[in-house]
Amino acid sequence: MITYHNHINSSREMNSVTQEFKIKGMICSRCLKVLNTELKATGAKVIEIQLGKVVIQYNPDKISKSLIEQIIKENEFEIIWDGESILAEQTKRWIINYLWNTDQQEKLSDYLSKQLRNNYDHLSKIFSKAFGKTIERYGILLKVERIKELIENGELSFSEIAYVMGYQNPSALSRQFKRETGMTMKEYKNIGVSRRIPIDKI
DNA sequence: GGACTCTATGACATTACTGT
DNA sequence: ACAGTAATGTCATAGAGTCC
Repeated sequence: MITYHNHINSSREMNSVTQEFKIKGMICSRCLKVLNTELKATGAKVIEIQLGKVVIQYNPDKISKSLIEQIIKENEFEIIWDGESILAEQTKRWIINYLWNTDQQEKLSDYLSKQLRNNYDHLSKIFSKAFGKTIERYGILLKVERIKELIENGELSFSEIAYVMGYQNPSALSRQFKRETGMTMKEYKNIGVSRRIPIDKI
């Protein structure tokens, strides 16, 4: 997980408040960059920013809380207030982390339980309720988008893509790709037109 | 023709989901 | 928390296409 820590100059900061916001929709380093820049532009100090969370310090006489909320909304993020939504959002980010940054030797369910210190049954139920799809489905949709990216890059053979994506053999990849997209990997490559879905829209 | 890659499919195993 | 069910993964195998 990526975290930016900005330099904090706490002296001379009279009449300021520090507030933490839990934010829905932050899934990549670009999200961090955009929000960091936009919030700083208001004059607020971004004390800490990481996927799903931002801590800012601001002078309420100069900057209203509603302006901060507006900046977050304008950038297509959403502030989340209840505990279950926060946990569901955290689950989403750990799924992405699992798929992108681990060798996937550990089972996803075990990985999520460990990282989020919750049993998988609970996480599964909260996730389905929050997003209308299961953890498993979400993981597969992410995987398929990643596979599309690798196909478009054209640097790896389909067998190599299967290996990179953690499949034991190419047939599993082939079967799943067709099931999800309705076309074979070869057909997808041949159409030559990107049909990828941004992962924040999945 | 042989080697290799890719796709497809059936049988079975494993994992995840859901209702209680 | 658990059990039954659904979904997904693995393995083995076969056939088509391509390249040398």
